[in-house]
Amino acid sequence: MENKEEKQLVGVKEIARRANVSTATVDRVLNNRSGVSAKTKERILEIVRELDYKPNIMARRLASRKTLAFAVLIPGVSEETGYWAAPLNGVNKASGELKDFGITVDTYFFDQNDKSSFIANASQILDRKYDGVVLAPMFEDESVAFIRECEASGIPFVFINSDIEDQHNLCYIGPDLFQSGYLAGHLMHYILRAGQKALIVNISKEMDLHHHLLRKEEGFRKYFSEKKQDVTLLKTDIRKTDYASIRSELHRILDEHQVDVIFVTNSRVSSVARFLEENSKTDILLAGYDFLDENIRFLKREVVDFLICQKPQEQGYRGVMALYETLVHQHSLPREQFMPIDIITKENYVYYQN
Amino acid sequence: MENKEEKQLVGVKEIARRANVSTATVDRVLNNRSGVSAKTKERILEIVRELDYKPNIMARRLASRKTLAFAVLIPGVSEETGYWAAPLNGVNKASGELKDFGITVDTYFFDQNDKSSFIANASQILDRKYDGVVLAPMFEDESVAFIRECEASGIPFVFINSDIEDQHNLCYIGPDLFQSGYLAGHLMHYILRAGQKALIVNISKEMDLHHHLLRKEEGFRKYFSEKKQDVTLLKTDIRKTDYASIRSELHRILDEHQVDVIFVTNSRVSSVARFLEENSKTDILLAGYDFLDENIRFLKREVVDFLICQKPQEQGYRGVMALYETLVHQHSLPREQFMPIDIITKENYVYYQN
DNA sequence: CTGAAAGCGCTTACAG
DNA sequence: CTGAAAGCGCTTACAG
Repeated sequence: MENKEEKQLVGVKEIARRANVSTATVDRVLNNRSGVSAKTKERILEIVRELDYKPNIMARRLASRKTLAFAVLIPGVSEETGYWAAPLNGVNKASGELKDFGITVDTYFFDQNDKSSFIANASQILDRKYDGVVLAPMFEDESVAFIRECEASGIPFVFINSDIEDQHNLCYIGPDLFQSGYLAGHLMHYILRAGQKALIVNISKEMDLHHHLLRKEEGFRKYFSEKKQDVTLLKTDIRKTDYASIRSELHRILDEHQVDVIFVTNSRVSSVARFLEENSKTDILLAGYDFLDENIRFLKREVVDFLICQKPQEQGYRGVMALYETLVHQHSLPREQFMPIDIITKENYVYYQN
Repeated sequence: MENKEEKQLVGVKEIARRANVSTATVDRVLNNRSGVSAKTKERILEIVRELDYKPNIMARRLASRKTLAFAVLIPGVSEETGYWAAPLNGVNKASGELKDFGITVDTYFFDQNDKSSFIANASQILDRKYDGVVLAPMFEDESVAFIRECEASGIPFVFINSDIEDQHNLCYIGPDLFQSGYLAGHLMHYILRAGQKALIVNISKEMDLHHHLLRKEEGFRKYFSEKKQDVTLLKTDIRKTDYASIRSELHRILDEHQVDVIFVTNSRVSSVARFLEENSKTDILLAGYDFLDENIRFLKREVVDFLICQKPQEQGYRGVMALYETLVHQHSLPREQFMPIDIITKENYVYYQN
């Protein structure tokens, strides 16, 4: 009872009463605005501590006419890949939740095959003076140029989906590429016997994106070099993404070698699945990345055995939320937030969230 | 610009102005309280629609001195199993987020091996007239008796972790047991060759809990009956949970049969792992359930190969949130919310969230 | 059935 | 450096 009453009273008013000042002054201290004598400030802070005062966040946002605007810069959904629909979803979800709190989120899309579209969007964002930015820094040089400008303007930014090291980003939210490749190695080793062959397939046009695939390949190789050296690892880099190119390369390599498992280092696994199906080679174990419709289709038909997925939706959601937590609640966040490495199979995909 | 200004104005005041009534009357309609003439009500509703008015949830909760209290009834963390620490975590997380919104959450713990403790806690909850209840309805009869009373008092309730069919629960949030067993079958079949043997191990004392294990076993069996009939499935029910009992039973069965994989249908997999390790049988593929410290320890040492986990923390979190969504936001929720079936390995456990 | 007034806990000009 | 007053958008008694 005592406790309850005490709780009721703890607010700026009570603090003001105890400190013998007005609520305006308490407010100044609480929000650490200037214009309060050191003595008064200390007195108030002391009372705050004593009372273990926690501001009512709702009253705060209600009263404050302040409004924040965030910008999100990510690839658009292309017909080539639906991947970015998921992060966008997450961004929209966060945006919906934050609307009531006076925060707006604008999204800008660039073309993964066109650096200039990244640059154009970035410069628009700079013009509009946002309070925070979430971006997928796929193009390294262009991204660095952009965030230099952000820093100059004091605009905080967070990276999602891919990272650039040693930058002043608030945090990175995305996959640990190496580790996911390593996991794929583990999953596949169960089926491989001595002397059998595994094929690694990297499919991508853009050099910047190709780097990512190589990290996964490294992880995959690492597993076998550590745990199972009696299998042969083959690899192919396919630098064109149309099906005809993929088909001819797979033909070439699979005619030459008897392969038992195939690891595709990105969402392009559906093209490989199509090839295997068309050529009645579905007995080959096939694994790849991402919860996309076309991939799930092949998973259902048991052409694809596993998909690895790293919560793309959550990356978008958390990216926006990271800005919110930092700017509104002054929380500090871990610099690196690696997503879980989820394994999707025919049996669990219906329940996958994200 | 136009738009913005319009947005600014939309509030109870503007609605009241347009409808030529006071804000109190608008409030009555908005919250569907009685005491408004049908005509006035319709007029106001019309304006609300026209303006696409959305109430400011923060102002609402600030002004309303109303406060809700939820009760959560789950097993306590015992030395036998740390499983319930996770749902409790989720409950606490939700509770923290909702505190600002004037919602308190009280948690009651019962003993999984003692039905009377369930009954005692349930009756306390009933006495205290909560606005909503989250419970793990492990003991079917006792749970049904309890929720009958809740219904009589008009208290909504949600089930987590296990379900009782055909009740008037708001929703069920938890695993699909059958499907997780089926998935385990899939994971293990990769390694099994014709003529090899898989052993299913069910370890539990309480009959009510044993049912759950049997559902998982059914799923597991189903996989093999559909996809791989050339392996032999052995099984054992161990109805004592101390290590000595488990050891002697495993000794018996493994001496008799040459087993290649073992599927433990709950978190007791660590006891089996201990046995395998002590008896140098770690070459047997071992899978079980739940992200618990003791299980992870064996996962790291590669004694356990896979753990299946169904986001226990999220079950607690969502259970509480389900009440909040329903009671505060009047959202309606899907009756069944199955958790994802996560596969935990040595490679991805560090990133597992939940 | 309806309204005027006060209040939720905080912030914002404005005045001194 | 400080305070009185008004206000954020809603709800709550109270009076009629």
